[in-house]
Amino acid sequence: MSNNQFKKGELYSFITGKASTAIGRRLQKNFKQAEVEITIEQWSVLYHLWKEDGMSQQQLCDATFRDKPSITRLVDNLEKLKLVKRNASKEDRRKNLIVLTAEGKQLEEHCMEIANTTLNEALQGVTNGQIEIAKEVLQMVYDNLK
Amino acid sequence: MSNNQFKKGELYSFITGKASTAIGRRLQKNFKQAEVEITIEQWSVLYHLWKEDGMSQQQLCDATFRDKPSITRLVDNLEKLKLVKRNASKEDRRKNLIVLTAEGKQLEEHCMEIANTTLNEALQGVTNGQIEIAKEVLQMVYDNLK
DNA sequence: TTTGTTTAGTTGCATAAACAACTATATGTC
DNA sequence: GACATATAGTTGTTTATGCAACTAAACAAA
Repeated sequence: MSNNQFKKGELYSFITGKASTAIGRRLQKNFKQAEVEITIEQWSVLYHLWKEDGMSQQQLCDATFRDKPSITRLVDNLEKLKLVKRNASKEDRRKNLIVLTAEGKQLEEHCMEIANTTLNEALQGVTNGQIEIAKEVLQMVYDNLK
Repeated sequence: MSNNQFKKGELYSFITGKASTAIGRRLQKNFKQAEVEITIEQWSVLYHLWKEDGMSQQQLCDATFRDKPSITRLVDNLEKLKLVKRNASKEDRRKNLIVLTAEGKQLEEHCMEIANTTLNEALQGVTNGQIEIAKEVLQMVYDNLK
């Protein structure tokens, strides 16, 4: 099965994901402009903790599509910034439960606003129908490779 | 203008580009399996040199959406692997022209095969029409943020 | 020719990713 | 209980990114 719908050059940008790279950079820039001093990778961890506080590191791995060492170090850095704390689980002493500090909780509203703004900037002129299809395609790609 | 078409969680994966991350990882895995010992970032530079040999580093920056330090170091590593060589330009002594070695040229066919295979794996079950729209959306996102 | 500005590339630093090797705890089986 | 195995997390190494500061060459204006 040949993908003749992919001309040279298009293959490249589809594989390297220039659009999502651009969104990530813009989000980082918008954080900086708003004097929110976190990286987009740190944001991606906080994002899931805001939805469900006290996740284990393994759960954060699954949620953020990262491996364990990556999460170990992201949590290290978030701890240094005093945005989260590692709490040893009482049921299972292997587990660290990652909980937000007051400071970490406080960031949520502002950050989510910036993320939504960024997405609106990215999607200007794109119709809801197009977005629906793009989301479907990206989900199928992800499922195909899982 | 609010993007109510993005529910929580979808926003996250759109911004973080989990699909393109997955494609990149699969490409890397497929390179490794085929005993092609390069990173996908190195591949992304070679890809453009295969299309046009002798590009300057600045041209590679534009083609790959990377900044100058990134290209400096990618070219450093490609030189170590003896896949490319820096040639000082005679017209403009500030410029390095990056040229493929015999070994670098030789990789093209095999690598492009692997890249195409990877893309076919990723796009299984996705129709040409859907791909067209997804490409359009990603291009619009990129243009909006450029 | 001198001076200022732009362009091309490099270096230093902090953060992050992928992989392998490791420790410690939990669990399943005999 | 003893042993093997699976799970949770950490550490070391290499590669890569983004930003700021830098050098060197080219160009433009006076």
